[in-house]
Amino acid sequence: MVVFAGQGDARRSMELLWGPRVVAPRTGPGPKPGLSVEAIVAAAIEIADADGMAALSMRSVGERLGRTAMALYTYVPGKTELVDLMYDRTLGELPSSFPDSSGWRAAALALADALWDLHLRHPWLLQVSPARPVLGPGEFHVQETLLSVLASTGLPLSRVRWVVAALFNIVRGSVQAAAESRQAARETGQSEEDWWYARSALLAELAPDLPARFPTVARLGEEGEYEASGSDEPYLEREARLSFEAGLELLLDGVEAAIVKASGPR
Amino acid sequence: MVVFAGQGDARRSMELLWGPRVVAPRTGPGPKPGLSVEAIVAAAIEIADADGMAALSMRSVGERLGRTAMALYTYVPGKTELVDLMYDRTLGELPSSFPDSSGWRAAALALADALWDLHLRHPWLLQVSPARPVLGPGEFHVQETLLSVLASTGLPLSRVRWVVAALFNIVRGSVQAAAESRQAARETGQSEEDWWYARSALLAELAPDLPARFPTVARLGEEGEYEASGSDEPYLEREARLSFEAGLELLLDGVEAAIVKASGPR
DNA sequence: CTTTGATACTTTAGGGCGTAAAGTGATTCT
DNA sequence: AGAATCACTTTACGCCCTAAAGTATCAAAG
Repeated sequence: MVVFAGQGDARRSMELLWGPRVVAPRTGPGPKPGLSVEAIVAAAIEIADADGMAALSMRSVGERLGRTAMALYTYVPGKTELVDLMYDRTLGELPSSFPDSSGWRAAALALADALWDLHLRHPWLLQVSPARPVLGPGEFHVQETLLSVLASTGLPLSRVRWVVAALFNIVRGSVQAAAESRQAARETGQSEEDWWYARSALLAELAPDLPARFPTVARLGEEGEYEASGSDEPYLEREARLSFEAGLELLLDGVEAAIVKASGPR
Repeated sequence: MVVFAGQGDARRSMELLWGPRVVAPRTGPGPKPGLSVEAIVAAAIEIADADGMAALSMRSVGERLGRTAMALYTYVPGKTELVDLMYDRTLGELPSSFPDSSGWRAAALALADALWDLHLRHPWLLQVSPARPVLGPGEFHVQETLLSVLASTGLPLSRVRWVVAALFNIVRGSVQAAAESRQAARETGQSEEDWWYARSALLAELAPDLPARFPTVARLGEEGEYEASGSDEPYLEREARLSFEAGLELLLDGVEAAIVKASGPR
Protein backbone atom coordinates (compact mmCIF):
# COMPACT_ATOMS: atom_id res chain seq x y z
CA MET A 1 0.00 0.00 0.00
CA VAL A 2 1.35 3.37 -0.98
CA VAL A 3 0.99 6.14 1.53
CA PHE A 4 0.49 9.54 0.05
CA ALA A 5 1.80 12.32 2.19
CA GLY A 6 -1.34 14.36 2.56
CA GLN A 7 -1.17 18.04 2.00
CA GLY A 8 -2.30 18.56 5.55
CA ASP A 9 0.84 16.90 6.84
CA ALA A 10 3.00 19.10 4.71
CA ARG A 11 1.24 22.18 6.00
CA ARG A 12 1.62 21.09 9.59
CA SER A 13 5.35 20.56 9.31
CA MET A 14 5.91 23.80 7.46
CA GLU A 15 3.98 25.59 10.19
CA LEU A 16 6.21 24.03 12.79
CA LEU A 17 9.31 25.08 10.89
CA TRP A 18 8.24 28.65 10.18
CA GLY A 19 5.78 29.41 12.95
CA PRO A 20 6.56 31.47 16.03
CA ARG A 21 8.85 29.64 18.43
CA VAL A 22 7.30 31.08 21.55
CA VAL A 23 3.62 30.32 21.52
CA ALA A 24 1.24 32.51 23.48
CA PRO A 25 -0.21 30.59 26.45
CA ARG A 26 -3.50 29.04 25.56
CA THR A 27 -6.72 30.54 26.75
CA GLY A 28 -9.77 28.45 27.23
CA PRO A 29 -10.54 25.16 28.94
CA GLY A 30 -8.17 22.30 29.54
CA PRO A 31 -4.85 21.89 31.29
CA LYS A 32 -1.94 24.17 30.43
CA PRO A 33 0.69 22.58 28.25
CA GLY A 34 3.75 21.60 30.23
CA LEU A 35 6.02 21.23 27.23
CA SER A 36 6.62 23.01 23.97
CA VAL A 37 7.87 22.11 20.54
CA GLU A 38 11.09 23.97 21.17
CA ALA A 39 11.71 22.18 24.47
CA ILE A 40 11.16 18.84 22.77
CA VAL A 41 13.45 19.70 19.88
CA ALA A 42 16.13 20.93 22.29
CA ALA A 43 15.94 17.72 24.33
CA ALA A 44 16.14 15.63 21.19
CA ILE A 45 19.19 17.54 19.99
CA GLU A 46 20.89 17.01 23.34
CA ILE A 47 20.32 13.29 23.12
CA ALA A 48 21.58 13.06 19.56
CA ASP A 49 24.62 15.18 20.38
CA ALA A 50 25.50 13.04 23.35
CA ASP A 51 24.67 9.53 22.22
CA GLY A 52 24.06 9.64 18.51
CA MET A 53 21.04 9.22 16.35
CA ALA A 54 20.64 5.59 17.36
CA ALA A 55 19.83 6.67 20.91
CA LEU A 56 17.12 9.04 19.75
CA SER A 57 13.68 7.57 20.23
CA MET A 58 10.36 9.02 21.18
CA ARG A 59 10.76 7.20 24.46
CA SER A 60 14.18 8.63 25.21
CA VAL A 61 13.08 12.16 24.42
CA GLY A 62 9.94 11.79 26.49
CA GLU A 63 11.87 10.35 29.38
CA ARG A 64 14.33 13.21 29.37
CA LEU A 65 11.39 15.57 29.73
CA GLY A 66 9.67 13.50 32.39
CA ARG A 67 6.89 12.34 30.10
CA THR A 68 5.94 9.26 28.16
CA ALA A 69 6.72 8.86 24.49
CA MET A 70 3.11 9.50 23.55
CA ALA A 71 3.05 12.89 25.24
CA LEU A 72 5.24 14.22 22.45
CA TYR A 73 2.54 13.56 19.90
CA THR A 74 0.58 16.44 21.38
CA TYR A 75 3.22 18.78 20.01
CA VAL A 76 4.77 17.04 17.05
CA PRO A 77 3.10 14.89 14.40
CA GLY A 78 5.73 12.17 14.46
CA LYS A 79 9.37 11.34 14.63
CA THR A 80 10.08 12.35 11.05
CA GLU A 81 8.92 15.89 11.70
CA LEU A 82 10.85 16.02 14.95
CA VAL A 83 14.04 15.12 13.14
CA ASP A 84 13.33 17.70 10.45
CA LEU A 85 12.98 20.30 13.18
CA MET A 86 16.20 19.21 14.87
CA TYR A 87 17.97 19.45 11.55
CA ASP A 88 16.67 22.85 10.62
CA ARG A 89 17.08 24.42 14.06
CA THR A 90 20.65 23.22 14.22
CA LEU A 91 21.52 24.61 10.80
CA GLY A 92 20.21 27.91 12.10
CA GLU A 93 23.14 27.98 14.52
CA LEU A 94 25.61 28.77 11.75
CA PRO A 95 27.02 32.28 12.29
CA SER A 96 25.96 34.63 9.55
CA SER A 97 28.72 37.18 9.55
CA PHE A 98 31.88 36.47 7.59
CA PRO A 99 33.40 39.82 6.64
CA ASP A 100 35.28 39.82 3.36
CA SER A 101 37.54 42.69 4.34
CA SER A 102 40.50 40.32 3.96
CA GLY A 103 39.23 39.08 0.64
CA TRP A 104 36.70 36.53 -0.45
CA ARG A 105 39.08 33.66 0.05
CA ALA A 106 39.59 34.34 3.73
CA ALA A 107 35.86 34.73 4.18
CA ALA A 108 35.17 31.44 2.41
CA LEU A 109 37.72 29.67 4.56
CA ALA A 110 36.21 31.07 7.73
CA LEU A 111 32.76 30.02 6.61
CA ALA A 112 33.90 26.53 5.73
CA ASP A 113 35.51 26.32 9.13
CA ALA A 114 32.30 27.33 10.84
CA LEU A 115 30.44 24.68 8.88
CA TRP A 116 33.00 22.11 9.91
CA ASP A 117 32.59 23.08 13.55
CA LEU A 118 28.85 22.94 13.33
CA HIS A 119 28.93 19.44 11.95
CA LEU A 120 31.46 18.24 14.48
CA ARG A 121 29.32 19.61 17.29
CA HIS A 122 26.27 17.88 15.84
CA PRO A 123 27.60 14.87 13.97
CA TRP A 124 24.14 13.39 13.56
CA LEU A 125 23.40 16.12 11.01
CA LEU A 126 25.19 13.90 8.54
CA GLN A 127 23.04 10.90 9.28
CA VAL A 128 19.88 12.86 8.68
CA SER A 129 19.25 12.46 5.02
CA PRO A 130 16.10 14.35 4.28
CA ALA A 131 14.75 12.67 1.17
CA ARG A 132 13.77 16.09 0.04
CA PRO A 133 14.98 19.46 1.26
CA VAL A 134 13.38 20.47 4.52
CA LEU A 135 12.87 24.04 3.30
CA GLY A 136 13.00 25.46 6.79
CA PRO A 137 14.50 28.76 7.92
CA GLY A 138 17.73 27.08 8.99
CA GLU A 139 18.34 25.57 5.60
CA PHE A 140 17.64 28.90 3.94
CA HIS A 141 19.94 30.61 6.40
CA VAL A 142 22.81 28.32 5.50
CA GLN A 143 22.21 28.76 1.78
CA GLU A 144 21.96 32.51 2.15
CA THR A 145 25.19 32.69 4.10
CA LEU A 146 27.07 30.49 1.66
CA LEU A 147 25.74 32.33 -1.37
CA SER A 148 26.37 35.82 -0.02
CA VAL A 149 29.90 35.04 1.12
CA LEU A 150 30.83 33.50 -2.20
CA ALA A 151 29.05 36.17 -4.17
CA SER A 152 31.93 38.40 -3.16
CA THR A 153 34.07 36.52 -5.66
CA GLY A 154 32.33 38.63 -8.26
CA LEU A 155 31.22 35.60 -10.21
CA PRO A 156 27.63 35.56 -11.47
CA LEU A 157 25.21 34.08 -9.00
CA SER A 158 24.35 31.27 -11.36
CA ARG A 159 27.95 30.10 -11.05
CA VAL A 160 28.32 30.90 -7.37
CA ARG A 161 25.57 28.42 -6.70
CA TRP A 162 27.77 25.58 -7.94
CA VAL A 163 30.69 26.77 -5.91
CA VAL A 164 28.44 26.71 -2.89
CA ALA A 165 27.31 23.18 -3.60
CA ALA A 166 30.84 21.90 -4.11
CA LEU A 167 32.13 23.58 -0.98
CA PHE A 168 29.27 22.23 1.05
CA ASN A 169 29.90 18.73 -0.25
CA ILE A 170 33.59 18.86 0.50
CA VAL A 171 32.95 20.03 4.03
CA ARG A 172 30.28 17.44 4.69
CA GLY A 173 32.24 14.61 3.19
CA SER A 174 35.40 15.24 5.12
CA VAL A 175 33.74 16.04 8.42
CA GLN A 176 31.79 12.82 8.13
CA ALA A 177 34.95 10.79 8.42
CA ALA A 178 36.02 12.73 11.47
CA ALA A 179 32.64 12.55 13.16
CA GLU A 180 32.12 8.88 12.53
CA SER A 181 35.52 7.93 13.76
CA ARG A 182 34.86 9.85 16.95
CA GLN A 183 31.48 8.27 17.42
CA ALA A 184 32.74 4.78 16.79
CA ALA A 185 35.40 5.24 19.43
CA ARG A 186 32.78 6.34 21.94
CA GLU A 187 30.30 3.63 21.11
CA THR A 188 32.62 0.67 21.00
CA GLY A 189 34.96 1.88 23.70
CA GLN A 190 37.78 0.89 21.42
CA SER A 191 40.20 3.66 20.59
CA GLU A 192 40.80 4.32 16.97
CA GLU A 193 44.41 3.26 17.23
CA ASP A 194 43.52 -0.08 18.76
CA TRP A 195 40.98 -0.69 16.05
CA TRP A 196 43.36 0.29 13.31
CA TYR A 197 46.09 -1.87 14.73
CA ALA A 198 43.87 -4.93 14.99
CA ARG A 199 42.53 -4.47 11.50
CA SER A 200 45.93 -4.04 9.91
CA ALA A 201 47.05 -7.29 11.45
CA LEU A 202 43.95 -9.08 10.20
CA LEU A 203 44.38 -7.52 6.79
CA ALA A 204 47.96 -8.64 6.48
CA GLU A 205 46.93 -12.14 7.45
CA LEU A 206 43.78 -12.53 5.35
CA ALA A 207 44.86 -10.54 2.31
CA PRO A 208 48.58 -11.04 1.95
CA ASP A 209 48.39 -10.23 -1.75
CA LEU A 210 47.13 -6.77 -1.00
CA PRO A 211 50.20 -4.87 -2.24
CA ALA A 212 50.04 -6.72 -5.54
CA ARG A 213 46.33 -6.21 -6.02
CA PHE A 214 46.29 -2.57 -5.01
CA PRO A 215 49.77 -1.26 -5.76
CA THR A 216 48.99 2.44 -5.60
CA VAL A 217 47.20 2.17 -2.29
CA ALA A 218 50.09 0.13 -0.99
CA ARG A 219 52.59 2.70 -2.20
CA LEU A 220 50.68 5.37 -0.34
CA GLY A 221 50.71 3.26 2.79
CA GLU A 222 54.43 2.71 2.54
CA GLU A 223 55.19 6.38 2.38
CA GLY A 224 54.71 6.21 6.08
CA GLU A 225 52.29 9.00 6.66
CA TYR A 226 50.78 6.98 9.44
CA GLU A 227 53.30 7.38 12.19
CA ALA A 228 53.96 10.98 11.26
CA SER A 229 51.32 12.40 13.55
CA GLY A 230 52.93 12.79 16.91
CA SER A 231 49.86 14.42 18.37
CA ASP A 232 47.20 12.92 20.58
CA GLU A 233 44.57 13.44 17.96
CA PRO A 234 43.41 10.17 16.45
CA TYR A 235 44.72 9.34 13.04
CA LEU A 236 41.49 9.23 11.11
CA GLU A 237 40.35 12.49 12.59
CA ARG A 238 43.55 14.29 11.69
CA GLU A 239 43.35 12.74 8.26
CA ALA A 240 39.82 14.03 7.81
CA ARG A 241 40.83 17.53 8.81
CA LEU A 242 43.72 17.50 6.37
CA SER A 243 41.44 16.29 3.65
CA PHE A 244 39.09 19.13 4.45
CA GLU A 245 41.79 21.78 4.23
CA ALA A 246 43.42 20.38 1.13
CA GLY A 247 40.15 19.84 -0.70
CA LEU A 248 39.07 23.35 0.10
CA GLU A 249 42.30 24.82 -1.22
CA LEU A 250 41.92 22.89 -4.46
CA LEU A 251 38.37 24.07 -4.89
CA LEU A 252 39.20 27.69 -4.13
CA ASP A 253 42.09 27.53 -6.59
CA GLY A 254 39.54 26.40 -9.12
CA VAL A 255 37.34 29.35 -8.23
CA GLU A 256 40.29 31.69 -8.61
CA ALA A 257 40.93 30.30 -12.05
CA ALA A 258 37.31 30.89 -12.93
CA ILE A 259 37.54 34.50 -11.77
CA VAL A 260 40.64 35.11 -13.84
CA LYS A 261 39.09 33.49 -16.86
CA ALA A 262 35.94 35.60 -16.49
CA SER A 263 37.73 38.95 -16.08
CA GLY A 264 40.95 38.17 -17.89
CA PRO A 265 40.19 38.76 -21.57
CA ARG A 266 39.01 42.35 -21.06
CA MET B 1 26.42 -1.34 29.35
CA VAL B 2 29.18 -0.93 26.84
CA VAL B 3 29.61 -3.65 24.29
CA PHE B 4 33.14 -4.26 23.21
CA ALA B 5 33.40 -5.56 19.71
CA GLY B 6 35.32 -8.72 20.35
CA GLN B 7 38.28 -9.49 18.21
CA GLY B 8 36.57 -12.66 17.07
CA ASP B 9 33.79 -10.64 15.50
CA ALA B 10 36.28 -8.53 13.63
CA ARG B 11 38.02 -11.62 12.34
CA ARG B 12 34.79 -13.17 11.23
CA SER B 13 33.72 -10.16 9.22
CA MET B 14 37.12 -9.71 7.63
CA GLU B 15 37.04 -13.36 6.63
CA LEU B 16 33.68 -12.85 5.00
CA LEU B 17 34.98 -9.83 3.12
CA TRP B 18 38.21 -11.36 1.92
CA GLY B 19 37.50 -15.07 1.89
CA PRO B 20 36.72 -17.11 -1.21
CA ARG B 21 33.29 -16.31 -2.63
CA VAL B 22 32.59 -19.83 -3.81
CA VAL B 23 32.95 -22.18 -0.92
CA ALA B 24 33.75 -25.82 -1.51
CA PRO B 25 30.78 -28.06 -0.63
CA ARG B 26 31.04 -29.35 2.89
CA THR B 27 31.96 -32.92 3.59
CA GLY B 28 30.80 -34.68 6.67
CA PRO B 29 27.49 -35.25 8.40
CA GLY B 30 24.54 -32.94 8.37
CA PRO B 31 22.38 -31.43 5.66
CA LYS B 32 23.90 -29.53 2.73
CA PRO B 33 23.62 -25.79 2.92
CA GLY B 34 20.92 -24.46 0.66
CA LEU B 35 22.10 -20.88 0.69
CA SER B 36 25.41 -19.07 0.57
CA VAL B 37 26.77 -15.79 1.77
CA GLU B 38 26.91 -14.49 -1.78
CA ALA B 39 23.31 -15.44 -2.47
CA ILE B 40 22.20 -13.68 0.67
CA VAL B 41 24.19 -10.55 -0.14
CA ALA B 42 22.83 -10.53 -3.67
CA ALA B 43 19.25 -10.82 -2.43
CA ALA B 44 19.83 -8.05 0.07
CA ILE B 45 21.25 -5.78 -2.62
CA GLU B 46 18.24 -6.44 -4.83
CA ILE B 47 15.89 -5.45 -2.04
CA ALA B 48 17.81 -2.29 -1.23
CA ASP B 49 18.03 -1.34 -4.89
CA ALA B 50 14.33 -1.80 -5.41
CA ASP B 51 12.80 -0.52 -2.20
CA GLY B 52 15.50 1.29 -0.30
CA MET B 53 17.36 0.60 2.88
CA ALA B 54 14.21 0.91 4.96
CA ALA B 55 12.79 -2.19 3.32
CA LEU B 56 15.88 -4.23 4.12
CA SER B 57 15.36 -6.49 7.09
CA MET B 58 16.55 -9.92 7.99
CA ARG B 59 12.97 -11.04 7.54
CA SER B 60 12.62 -9.56 4.06
CA VAL B 61 15.91 -11.04 2.89
CA GLY B 62 14.99 -14.42 4.28
CA GLU B 63 11.59 -14.31 2.66
CA ARG B 64 13.06 -13.52 -0.74
CA LEU B 65 15.17 -16.65 -0.42
CA GLY B 66 12.31 -18.80 0.84
CA ARG B 67 13.68 -18.99 4.37
CA THR B 68 13.03 -17.44 7.72
CA ALA B 69 15.04 -14.53 9.04
CA MET B 70 16.94 -16.75 11.43
CA ALA B 71 18.22 -18.98 8.65
CA LEU B 72 20.53 -16.16 7.58
CA TYR B 73 22.40 -16.33 10.85
CA THR B 74 23.90 -19.60 9.72
CA TYR B 75 25.85 -17.67 7.11
CA VAL B 76 26.24 -14.16 8.43
CA PRO B 77 26.87 -12.99 12.00
CA GLY B 78 24.31 -10.20 11.93
CA LYS B 79 22.75 -7.43 9.97
CA THR B 80 25.69 -5.07 10.40
CA GLU B 81 28.02 -7.49 8.70
CA LEU B 82 25.50 -8.14 5.96
CA VAL B 83 25.31 -4.44 5.20
CA ASP B 84 29.09 -4.17 5.22
CA LEU B 85 29.21 -6.98 2.67
CA MET B 86 26.54 -5.35 0.51
CA TYR B 87 28.50 -2.13 0.60
CA ASP B 88 31.84 -3.64 -0.24
CA ARG B 89 30.58 -5.99 -2.95
CA THR B 90 28.78 -3.12 -4.64
CA LEU B 91 31.83 -0.88 -4.60
CA GLY B 92 33.63 -3.71 -6.33
CA GLU B 93 31.39 -3.13 -9.35
CA LEU B 94 33.22 0.05 -10.28
CA PRO B 95 35.04 -0.45 -13.60
CA SER B 96 38.78 -0.30 -13.17
CA SER B 97 39.96 0.80 -16.54
CA PHE B 98 40.03 4.50 -17.36
CA PRO B 99 42.68 5.03 -20.01
CA ASP B 100 44.42 8.38 -19.83
CA SER B 101 45.31 8.43 -23.50
CA SER B 102 43.18 11.57 -23.85
CA GLY B 103 44.82 13.12 -20.82
CA TRP B 104 44.31 12.85 -17.10
CA ARG B 105 41.37 15.20 -17.13
CA ALA B 106 39.30 13.08 -19.46
CA ALA B 107 40.13 10.00 -17.43
CA ALA B 108 39.13 11.72 -14.22
CA LEU B 109 35.84 12.81 -15.72
CA ALA B 110 35.08 9.32 -16.95
CA LEU B 111 35.89 7.89 -13.55
CA ALA B 112 33.71 10.42 -11.78
CA ASP B 113 30.94 9.57 -14.17
CA ALA B 114 31.27 5.88 -13.41
CA LEU B 115 31.11 6.64 -9.71
CA TRP B 116 28.01 8.71 -10.26
CA ASP B 117 26.37 5.86 -12.15
CA LEU B 118 27.28 3.36 -9.50
CA HIS B 119 25.70 5.45 -6.80
CA LEU B 120 22.57 6.12 -8.83
CA ARG B 121 22.16 2.41 -9.45
CA HIS B 122 22.60 1.71 -5.74
CA PRO B 123 21.40 4.82 -3.97
CA TRP B 124 21.41 3.12 -0.59
CA LEU B 125 25.22 3.22 -0.70
CA LEU B 126 24.89 6.76 0.56
CA GLN B 127 22.77 5.80 3.51
CA VAL B 128 25.29 3.23 4.63
CA SER B 129 27.59 5.17 6.84
CA PRO B 130 30.18 2.74 8.04
CA ALA B 131 31.29 4.25 11.33
CA ARG B 132 34.73 3.08 10.37
CA PRO B 133 36.02 2.06 6.97
CA VAL B 134 34.95 -1.44 6.01
CA LEU B 135 38.42 -2.25 4.66
CA GLY B 136 37.11 -4.79 2.21
CA PRO B 137 38.35 -5.53 -1.30
CA GLY B 138 35.69 -3.31 -2.85
CA GLU B 139 36.73 -0.29 -0.86
CA PHE B 140 40.35 -0.89 -1.74
CA HIS B 141 39.40 -1.34 -5.36
CA VAL B 142 37.71 2.05 -5.46
CA GLN B 143 40.62 3.74 -3.73
CA GLU B 144 43.10 2.07 -6.02
CA THR B 145 41.19 3.14 -9.11
CA LEU B 146 40.82 6.71 -7.94
CA LEU B 147 44.44 6.99 -6.91
CA SER B 148 45.88 5.44 -10.03
CA VAL B 149 43.76 7.53 -12.38
CA LEU B 150 44.65 10.75 -10.63
CA ALA B 151 48.28 9.78 -10.25
CA SER B 152 48.52 10.47 -13.96
CA THR B 153 48.36 14.16 -13.12
CA GLY B 154 51.98 13.81 -12.18
CA LEU B 155 51.38 15.22 -8.72
CA PRO B 156 53.01 13.46 -5.79
CA LEU B 157 50.86 10.71 -4.35
CA SER B 158 50.63 12.51 -1.03
CA ARG B 159 48.75 15.27 -2.82
CA VAL B 160 46.80 13.01 -5.14
CA ARG B 161 45.23 11.47 -2.09
CA TRP B 162 43.54 14.76 -1.27
CA VAL B 163 42.35 15.20 -4.81
CA VAL B 164 40.82 11.76 -4.57
CA ALA B 165 39.04 12.59 -1.34
CA ALA B 166 37.67 15.85 -2.69
CA LEU B 167 36.48 14.29 -5.91
CA PHE B 168 34.83 11.46 -4.05
CA ASN B 169 33.06 13.90 -1.76
CA ILE B 170 31.80 16.02 -4.61
CA VAL B 171 30.42 13.01 -6.42
CA ARG B 172 28.77 11.57 -3.35
CA GLY B 173 27.29 14.85 -2.26
CA SER B 174 25.73 15.70 -5.57
CA VAL B 175 24.50 12.22 -6.38
CA GLN B 176 22.86 12.08 -2.99
CA ALA B 177 20.48 14.86 -3.96
CA ALA B 178 19.59 13.08 -7.19
CA ALA B 179 19.13 9.71 -5.55
CA GLU B 180 17.06 10.95 -2.68
CA SER B 181 14.79 12.93 -4.89
CA ARG B 182 14.19 9.87 -7.00
CA GLN B 183 13.54 7.69 -4.01
CA ALA B 184 11.17 10.16 -2.43
CA ALA B 185 9.14 10.28 -5.62
CA ARG B 186 8.87 6.51 -5.66
CA GLU B 187 8.06 6.16 -1.98
CA THR B 188 5.47 8.88 -1.66
CA GLY B 189 4.03 8.48 -5.13
CA GLN B 190 4.19 12.23 -5.40
CA SER B 191 6.14 13.54 -8.34
CA GLU B 192 8.86 15.98 -7.59
CA GLU B 193 7.09 18.73 -9.44
CA ASP B 194 3.91 18.30 -7.46
CA TRP B 195 5.85 18.34 -4.26
CA TRP B 196 7.80 21.39 -5.25
CA TYR B 197 4.69 23.21 -6.35
CA ALA B 198 2.84 22.50 -3.11
CA ARG B 199 5.84 23.52 -1.02
CA SER B 200 6.37 26.79 -2.85
CA ALA B 201 2.78 27.74 -2.25
CA LEU B 202 3.06 26.89 1.44
CA LEU B 203 6.32 28.77 1.67
CA ALA B 204 4.90 31.90 0.13
CA GLU B 205 2.00 31.74 2.55
CA LEU B 206 3.86 30.91 5.76
CA ALA B 207 7.03 32.89 5.14
CA PRO B 208 6.04 35.93 3.13
CA ASP B 209 9.11 37.82 4.36
CA LEU B 210 11.38 35.27 2.75
CA PRO B 211 12.84 37.56 0.08
CA ALA B 212 13.73 40.12 2.73
CA ARG B 213 15.29 37.60 5.09
CA PHE B 214 17.23 35.71 2.44
CA PRO B 215 17.87 38.21 -0.33
CA THR B 216 20.57 36.31 -2.15
CA VAL B 217 18.59 33.09 -2.22
CA ALA B 218 15.61 35.05 -3.45
CA ARG B 219 17.66 36.70 -6.16
CA LEU B 220 18.78 33.30 -7.34
CA GLY B 221 15.21 32.13 -7.41
CA GLU B 222 14.13 35.12 -9.41
CA GLU B 223 16.69 34.52 -12.09
CA GLY B 224 14.23 31.98 -13.27
CA GLU B 225 16.40 28.96 -13.66
CA TYR B 226 13.49 26.86 -12.59
CA GLU B 227 11.37 26.81 -15.67
CA ALA B 228 14.38 26.66 -17.94
CA SER B 229 14.49 22.89 -18.07
CA GLY B 230 12.12 21.85 -20.79
CA SER B 231 13.03 18.22 -20.40
CA ASP B 232 11.12 15.48 -18.65
CA GLU B 233 13.81 14.99 -16.10
CA PRO B 234 12.78 16.18 -12.66
CA TYR B 235 14.15 19.49 -11.55
CA LEU B 236 16.08 18.40 -8.49
CA GLU B 237 17.69 15.57 -10.36
CA ARG B 238 18.84 17.80 -13.21
CA GLU B 239 20.04 20.29 -10.65
CA ALA B 240 22.06 17.61 -8.92
CA ARG B 241 23.67 16.54 -12.16
CA LEU B 242 24.61 20.10 -13.02
CA SER B 243 26.06 20.55 -9.57
CA PHE B 244 28.11 17.42 -10.11
CA GLU B 245 29.52 18.58 -13.42
CA ALA B 246 30.20 22.13 -12.34
CA GLY B 247 31.78 21.11 -9.04
CA LEU B 248 34.00 18.66 -10.82
CA GLU B 249 35.18 21.28 -13.30
CA LEU B 250 36.03 23.65 -10.48
CA LEU B 251 37.99 20.99 -8.66
CA LEU B 252 39.87 19.89 -11.75
CA ASP B 253 40.73 23.51 -12.52
CA GLY B 254 42.20 23.64 -9.05
CA VAL B 255 44.20 20.51 -9.79
CA GLU B 256 45.44 22.04 -13.00
CA ALA B 257 46.59 25.10 -11.09
CA ALA B 258 48.42 22.84 -8.66
CA ILE B 259 50.18 21.07 -11.54
CA VAL B 260 51.27 24.35 -13.08
CA LYS B 261 52.48 25.63 -9.74
CA ALA B 262 54.45 22.46 -9.12
CA SER B 263 56.14 22.35 -12.50
CA GLY B 264 56.10 26.06 -13.34
CA PRO B 265 59.16 27.47 -11.55
CA ARG B 266 61.55 25.09 -13.25
C1' DC C 1 -21.89 26.09 41.60
C1' DT C 2 -22.43 22.70 38.70
C1' DT C 3 -22.04 21.00 34.16
C1' DT C 4 -19.88 20.76 29.80
C1' DG C 5 -16.33 20.34 26.73
C1' DA C 6 -11.56 21.03 25.37
C1' DT C 7 -7.13 19.28 26.04
C1' DA C 8 -2.44 17.44 28.21
C1' DC C 9 -0.98 13.33 29.22
C1' DT C 10 -1.02 8.07 30.26
C1' DT C 11 -2.22 3.32 29.30
C1' DT C 12 -2.85 -0.25 26.36
C1' DA C 13 -2.16 -2.54 22.27
C1' DG C 14 -0.50 -3.90 17.58
C1' DG C 15 2.73 -4.62 14.11
C1' DG C 16 7.44 -3.85 12.95
C1' DC C 17 12.50 -4.78 14.03
C1' DG C 18 17.17 -7.73 15.38
C1' DT C 19 18.56 -11.74 17.48
C1' DA C 20 19.15 -15.30 21.60
C1' DA C 21 17.80 -19.95 22.71
C1' DA C 22 15.79 -24.12 22.00
C1' DG C 23 13.79 -27.49 18.96
C1' DT C 24 13.50 -30.40 14.51
C1' DG C 25 14.82 -33.32 11.04
C1' DA C 26 17.95 -34.73 7.45
C1' DT C 27 22.37 -36.41 6.51
C1' DT C 28 26.80 -38.86 7.08
C1' DC C 29 30.23 -41.19 9.66
C1' DT C 30 31.26 -44.78 13.16
C1' DA D 1 21.82 -48.96 14.48
C1' DG D 2 23.42 -45.24 16.78
C1' DA D 3 25.65 -40.85 17.30
C1' DA D 4 27.12 -36.60 15.79
C1' DT D 5 26.53 -32.65 12.95
C1' DC D 6 24.37 -28.93 11.01
C1' DA D 7 20.62 -26.22 8.14
C1' DC D 8 16.76 -24.41 9.32
C1' DT D 9 12.37 -23.25 12.13
C1' DT D 10 9.87 -21.90 16.26
C1' DT D 11 9.40 -19.28 20.07
C1' DA D 12 10.38 -15.48 22.79
C1' DC D 13 12.32 -10.98 24.46
C1' DG D 14 13.05 -6.26 24.31
C1' DC D 15 13.24 -2.46 21.49
C1' DC D 16 10.91 0.68 18.02
C1' DC D 17 6.77 3.94 16.21
C1' DT D 18 2.20 5.17 16.84
C1' DA D 19 -3.20 4.41 16.80
C1' DA D 20 -6.87 4.35 20.08
C1' DA D 21 -8.94 4.71 24.28
C1' DG D 22 -8.90 6.31 28.98
C1' DT D 23 -7.96 9.89 32.71
C1' DA D 24 -7.28 14.10 34.90
C1' DT D 25 -7.32 19.10 34.70
C1' DC D 26 -8.88 23.25 33.56
C1' DA D 27 -12.08 27.43 31.62
C1' DA D 28 -16.14 28.87 30.31
C1' DA D 29 -21.33 28.32 30.02
C1' DG D 30 -25.57 27.65 32.21
